[in-house]
Amino acid sequence: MAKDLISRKENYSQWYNELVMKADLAENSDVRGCMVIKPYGYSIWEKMQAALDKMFKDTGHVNAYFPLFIPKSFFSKEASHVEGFAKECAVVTHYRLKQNAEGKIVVDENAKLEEELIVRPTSETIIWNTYRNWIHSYRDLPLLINQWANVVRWEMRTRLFLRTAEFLWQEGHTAHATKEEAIVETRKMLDVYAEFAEKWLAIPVIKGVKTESERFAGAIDTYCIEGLMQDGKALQCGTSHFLGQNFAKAFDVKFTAKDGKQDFVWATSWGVSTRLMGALVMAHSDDNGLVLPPKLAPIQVVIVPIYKSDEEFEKVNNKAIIIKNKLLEKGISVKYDNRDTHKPGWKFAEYELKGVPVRVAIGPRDVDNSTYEVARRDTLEKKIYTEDNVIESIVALLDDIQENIYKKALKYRNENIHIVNNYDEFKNIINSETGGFVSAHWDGTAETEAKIKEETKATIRCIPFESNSESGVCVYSGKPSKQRVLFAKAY
RNA sequence: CGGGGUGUAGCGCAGUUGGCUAGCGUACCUGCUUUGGGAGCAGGGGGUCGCAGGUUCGAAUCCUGCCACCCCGACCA
Repeated sequence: MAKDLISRKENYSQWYNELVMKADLAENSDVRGCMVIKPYGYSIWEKMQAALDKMFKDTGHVNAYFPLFIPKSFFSKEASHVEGFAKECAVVTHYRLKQNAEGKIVVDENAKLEEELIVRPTSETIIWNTYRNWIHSYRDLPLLINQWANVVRWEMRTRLFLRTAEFLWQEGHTAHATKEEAIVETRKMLDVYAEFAEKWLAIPVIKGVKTESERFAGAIDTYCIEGLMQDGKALQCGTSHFLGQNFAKAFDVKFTAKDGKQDFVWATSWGVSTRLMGALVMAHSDDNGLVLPPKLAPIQVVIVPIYKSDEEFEKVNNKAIIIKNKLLEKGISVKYDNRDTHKPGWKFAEYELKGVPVRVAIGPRDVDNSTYEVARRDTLEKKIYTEDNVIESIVALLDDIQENIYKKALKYRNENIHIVNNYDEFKNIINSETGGFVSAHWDGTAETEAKIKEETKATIRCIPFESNSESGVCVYSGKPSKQRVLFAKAY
């Protein structure tokens, strides 16, 4: 079998790479560090976009678009922000090419830009520079804007979806009259992300706050949702930042309040990226290929006809078209694969690899018996349904698959949060093959955090919102601690 | 940016002690037989052997330089 995958157990990261490519989600392009998102993969991203976009609109946000290029000077206005991104910025220095004496295309050195342009790694600076002109009064607030865009971060080592030089994302940027309102917004959008992760991606996530060293460059606080992949490594699935008045001060964005006093506005920003595609693959898929949650699957049901003769095809085809139309009427996305260039067995394997949640096979026997063979991708179970219940059964099955893969991921996640009370236990878990989260006491210092990272490669993924404060002693330093935090090796 | 490795058909590889027409699997095209879990047989197309120089009667093979990509580290969503 040509498309056989390596198993997860044998080599997890190779399994991931092969799967992304063989399932036609994306491939490496000839541009170093940049991927091509293929139609099947992009279709999943579009479904994610549609769901998120609706959630943003439902919470009062509107979309806009800001420039790809940012004047270099904008970056230097917020000190920690520039420090955070300086090392991975692509810079545009010239605006023209020319042919040299040998006829080769070269950069025209006479066309040097007076001020270099940075390809946005994130848009805070251009957006706050623009907001200065839009915000004058408390009546202009809150300003709740989202942008769907590409960004560039010049990465040394890249992996499809997880880390590429260019990626797609959305970034929300909001302005508020009060600190409290901005913090509420930051939390609200984190909740939107968590709901999206759990209801759509079917990935359970832990909400929490980042430590100072893991915080977004320029933020007062960074909130995050953390998911656990099947190899026991954590993946940040979304972040939401409370920016305080940092950017308002850097870009002089002031408003006049009801009482006539001037003040800087309070800001948030929040984003999720095509990295979620990687999360989706790594959270659910198996050694046979992708397992997609029905809510995000480009094709929810595939119908495969089985026949020998033209007469058999005729009968099978009629039956297939009828059920296809009935499923379409229920709002289900259906593909009827009646190509005669591939055999049924080939199609079965292909759609399993591509994670199509439900497969309906119709052959001569089904025509004779008024039945359908229905297979579900998550468990690979096959069942025979009859004419009178097949449609309702498939509708219910899609919901069941969505629910089932979430529950499976939740069970796995919960079984892999390990509460530890000393450093030996800590290292045992972190270094074990199964990995997972370690819930441990930490003394709150960046020094301890750095030492642990150096010695174990584990980082503090977040300080969970929901962990009850409980005093103890730091697993590393033995100093007093007020709360357990979550450690893990991470992507 | 440090350490290691690899460049030969779309993809995966063999050939590399200098030798004649560059090969295998897969994918692709044609035909026939097939079709309830990645079909079989027969025929066919596809290569400036990473690039540039050099040695030689003769270079994928030896020498020199360059380039690209991959893996392992440091940085990161």
